[in-house]
Amino acid sequence: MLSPMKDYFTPGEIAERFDLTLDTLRYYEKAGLLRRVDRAPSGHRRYRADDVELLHLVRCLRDTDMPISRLREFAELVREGDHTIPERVEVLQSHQHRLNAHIERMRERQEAIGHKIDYYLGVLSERPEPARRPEGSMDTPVKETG
Amino acid sequence: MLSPMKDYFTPGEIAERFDLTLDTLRYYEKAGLLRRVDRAPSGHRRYRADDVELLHLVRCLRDTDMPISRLREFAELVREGDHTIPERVEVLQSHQHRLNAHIERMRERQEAIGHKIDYYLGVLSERPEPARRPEGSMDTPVKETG
DNA sequence: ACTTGACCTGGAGCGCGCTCCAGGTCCCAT
DNA sequence: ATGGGACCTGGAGCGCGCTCCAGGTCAAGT
Repeated sequence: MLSPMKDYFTPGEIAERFDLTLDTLRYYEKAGLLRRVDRAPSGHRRYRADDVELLHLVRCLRDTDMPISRLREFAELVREGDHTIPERVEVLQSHQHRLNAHIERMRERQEAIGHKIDYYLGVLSERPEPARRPEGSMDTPVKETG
Repeated sequence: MLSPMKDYFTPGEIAERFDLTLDTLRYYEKAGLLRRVDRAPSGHRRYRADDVELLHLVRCLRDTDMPISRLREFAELVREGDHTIPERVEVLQSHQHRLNAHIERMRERQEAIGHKIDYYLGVLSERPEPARRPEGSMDTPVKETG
């Protein structure tokens, strides 16, 4: 029979796939972000498809700065079974709202920085290259009209 | 003569204005994000308008995760005088690009989380409230059709 | 004279999220 | 049998950005 899909992944494969180190992977497991992962007879970890799936979400939530502690809580809900789905939704929604607010703040800051840049560019265009090269000065190869 | 504008601010005022602690303010100074601030005869710090101005930018850049070390470099450029404005512009622009990329990634993650939420909601609507309230159960006041 | 409150100093400590390490096991290829 | 590579463990260490602390000074109020 043709394997329905590779159903076990090695730590190395997972690490590469999610761009995490083996250490981080083990750390996540210890921290309760993943269940106690299966083992090969050798003792090496074997990740299943649903570990991969959860890791996907974990990665996503970590990337958006959900703290480990909160992620662990979420992972516990997942382990408790489908009846916790409403709670999970609440967690995700609340995270999403925080994230929205965060993105909006970033956008505002970004704009403010843009204004500062514009201000500087204004200063430069008013007195373009003032007192530049005090003589045969340094060898600093300044770009023309940067 | 009418004071042109309050030209000194106490640590407390600054801390409140920027929502920073006195400790953080001092830390920033030690770290070179601010010049060595003026003192009252008592030894207490007295912040000038241009400290405030710089702090404004510092706050903005810290809020967008510019590391302290980079901020110190920027602050040094500011101290070196107007001839460093082109360099400052480069620093800000490069930060802005990183920030744009960051925002974009956040947006993507946000969307992914949204999809997960939708998936969960889908599951819920297929089997709506299975085995909910095993009888006269807990008093959890679950919102109807959340 | 005494208290209160704002601030000072240098230095230690903390929380987070990893990251590194020593020493070991297992398995496969030469 | 030997070597190499992937992985294991428990625990220590790290980098960042603060945060806290003890012990002190100063200025104003009562």
